[in-house]
Amino acid sequence: MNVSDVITKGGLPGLKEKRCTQKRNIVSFLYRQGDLSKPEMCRLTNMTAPTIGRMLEELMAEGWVIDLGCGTSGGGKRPHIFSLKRDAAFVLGVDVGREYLKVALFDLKHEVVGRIFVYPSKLEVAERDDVLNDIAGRVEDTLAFLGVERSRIRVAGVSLPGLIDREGNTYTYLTYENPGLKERLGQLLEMPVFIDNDSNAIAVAEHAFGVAKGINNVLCISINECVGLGMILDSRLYVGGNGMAGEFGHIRISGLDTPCQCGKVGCLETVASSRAIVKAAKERMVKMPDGESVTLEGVIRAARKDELSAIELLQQVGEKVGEGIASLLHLFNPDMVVLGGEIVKAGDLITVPVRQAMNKYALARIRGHCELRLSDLGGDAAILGTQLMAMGHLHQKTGMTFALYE
Amino acid sequence: MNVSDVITKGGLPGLKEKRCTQKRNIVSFLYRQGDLSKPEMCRLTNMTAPTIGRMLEELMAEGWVIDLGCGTSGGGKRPHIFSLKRDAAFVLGVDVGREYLKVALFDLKHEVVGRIFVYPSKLEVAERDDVLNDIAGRVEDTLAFLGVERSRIRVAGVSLPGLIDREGNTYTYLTYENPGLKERLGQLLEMPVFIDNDSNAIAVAEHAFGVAKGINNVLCISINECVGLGMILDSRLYVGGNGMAGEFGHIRISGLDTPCQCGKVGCLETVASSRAIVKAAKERMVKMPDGESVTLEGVIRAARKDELSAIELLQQVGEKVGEGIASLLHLFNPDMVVLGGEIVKAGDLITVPVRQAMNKYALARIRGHCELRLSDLGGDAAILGTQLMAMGHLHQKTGMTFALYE
DNA sequence: AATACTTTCTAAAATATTTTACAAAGCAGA
DNA sequence: TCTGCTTTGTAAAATATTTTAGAAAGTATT
Repeated sequence: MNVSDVITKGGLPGLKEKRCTQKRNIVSFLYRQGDLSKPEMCRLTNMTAPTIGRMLEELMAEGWVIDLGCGTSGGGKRPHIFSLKRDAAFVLGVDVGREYLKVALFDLKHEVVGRIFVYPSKLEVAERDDVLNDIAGRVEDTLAFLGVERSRIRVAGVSLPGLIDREGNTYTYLTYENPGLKERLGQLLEMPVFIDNDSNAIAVAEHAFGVAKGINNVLCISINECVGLGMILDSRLYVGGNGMAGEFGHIRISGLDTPCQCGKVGCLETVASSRAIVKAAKERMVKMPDGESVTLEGVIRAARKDELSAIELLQQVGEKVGEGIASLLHLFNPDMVVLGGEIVKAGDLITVPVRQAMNKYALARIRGHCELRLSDLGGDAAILGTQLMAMGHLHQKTGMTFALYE
Repeated sequence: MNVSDVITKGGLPGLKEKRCTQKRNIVSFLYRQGDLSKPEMCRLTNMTAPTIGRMLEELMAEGWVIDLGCGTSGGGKRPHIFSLKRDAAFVLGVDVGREYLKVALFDLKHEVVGRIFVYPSKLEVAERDDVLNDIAGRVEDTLAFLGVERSRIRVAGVSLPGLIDREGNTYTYLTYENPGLKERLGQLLEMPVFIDNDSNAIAVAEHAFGVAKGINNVLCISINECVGLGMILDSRLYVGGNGMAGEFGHIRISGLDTPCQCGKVGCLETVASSRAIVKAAKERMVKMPDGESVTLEGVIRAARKDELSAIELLQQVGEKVGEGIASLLHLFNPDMVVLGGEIVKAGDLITVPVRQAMNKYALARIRGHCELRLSDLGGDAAILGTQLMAMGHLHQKTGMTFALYE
């Protein structure tokens, strides 16, 4: 049995298949939970030590797992700690944003190989075919630079803004049919590709690596050019029947009547997106710190420098966002709400009014249970999430049990 | 090994425990999926026919399972169909409503033993201790009438309106601490008791037995004296971090400014509850069909008899509910929304305006994916759901794998 | 430092499960 | 009605896993 036997499902007769599944299971736990000792694996898999031992022997012989030596004792003999061999396989992550195109290679310990490569995005300024070719070229360059052969990359995860369904069909950007974006990119990149909404990738990343690590019910709101919402419910990513859940930016907020680009009226996005904030800042003539053109970042920097009109603008935005979050609290009763995106740089200046609105509009017993946190993943949450999303999809499709998020 | 060995977890050494778990698994599948053939069980459990065969032999000897004889052929030898012995165990269901107290006994095929017993409810008119004793007395009477010994009842599920957390602690009705309602009722009823919110019980019932049978993502809205929401997401009941998710009645709807009994302003419940509808009907002097006092049922009957003011009132309620549902659609992207409660009797007169508002306020791709249906379980959804909730909790606590909803 | 206790780990024996091989029972077309 | 094909079902052989028993390597206590 070689490495790819552990990856590819089916074709094997029952017993070998079963053994393979068990081994995938172990690999999966190591991928998701990090390094583990034999007894820990026994508890996780409901198998006994001799069985686990034999599996590990095989997995080590196949180059999947390495023995890290003794760990710390829990009152007795110190256990050997086993770990995935970080370079046994790689996952490619691509985050196609409106401003930047990010490309990164991840190892089996979720770590970035080298660094995250950031390129200008053509998403909003070029034809779809050009965007695709640009992505393929950038990936090509990145892999060439890193000197990693394509054959060692198992799968690619791509995150995109806009409406995307469960199957990865796109309805806002890069809309292709027959073959869809997934197949086209797969052909260009010469590997299996999975497409996901960026808000979902962000939620997954926050839950796995960010401030929401290990929290069961988390709502991740990102405020950039659009308002996004990704949801972890009962520790699993929730995407809705169609994959389009989390359209938080287009729920109706009371007291708003501005028409939204979506065609409806009074959407949260008409006050809480960077575009809307910039527009409002211009109307109120908020002074930018260095006299440069108005941007969300500029508004935040101005507010940090005690520019009252900027502080008040952020407060008003925060109050509306908080009112929206209050509705979310009643519906989802989450353990945590994570605020992400460019707005994070505002710190207190946004969280305080948000929290205040939550207190005003949500029931005590529900708001009291919920923590409000700022993301600490910088702008890289989405691309960090793509690796987990891609592994999850690969699992569903091939039975590889790396899956954490499906 | 006897019947209760299959129920009670722990205490047994590894192998026996494992065998027990496998058998529980089979029982669980039979409970959830109904009758199954050996090959079907093989596919479901990933075990081979000889193994399944031995388990079934044991389960039949223990009185859990019966052989129903040959089923229909799928192009070859006809398989034996196996079924749970319906009276191998019973589950007690209690629905403590504001108007009625319902008690029913369920067998392992989810069927009501005899009938559902309906008594007047003391929930809103008596001291909490009196309510408890009343419940215990009614259960006593019911069981005596049915002639079923307590020892054959495995567990009781109780549904209640109001805020209830994951552990079954109550915060609106029958609030007890140390011991809580669960323990007190358990002592009175002399069996394990689990407490759940009625909206959640309804959602579970709709998903298992009602119009939402087998649908993966369902929002069940009930409109009675309060507005309730129970959610099935990815085929599992979602209750939130604290158990209090689904407070749909208290999200804010635009254009409303009536103070709500919850202390906030503009809640959906201020227009869409039976109380609010009755109040509005009085204000508009909607004529009741037989000149009786104003009730929601009266309003609906009037509307059915072409009383224009009643039709318009229902339309306005429907529009507000539909606006709320539009927000739910954006957030949850469900496959189906089920409307339940007293309002069901209004039929078209409520679904048409609701659907219209959904069309007005929700994105096409999301609303188009979602079906709107009226509940067909009558008023019995909650009590039908209690049996599944109770079995689910019992599973979590004792390892009994009857669980469908946890 | 020695003893008692805990945890980890591994061979060999005991026990389960899967595979294999084949029989039985039904369908479908000639 | 007969033949070939499919599905179901069951012993016996082959293969896995679990248990048992005991060793090894720690910690905590005396």
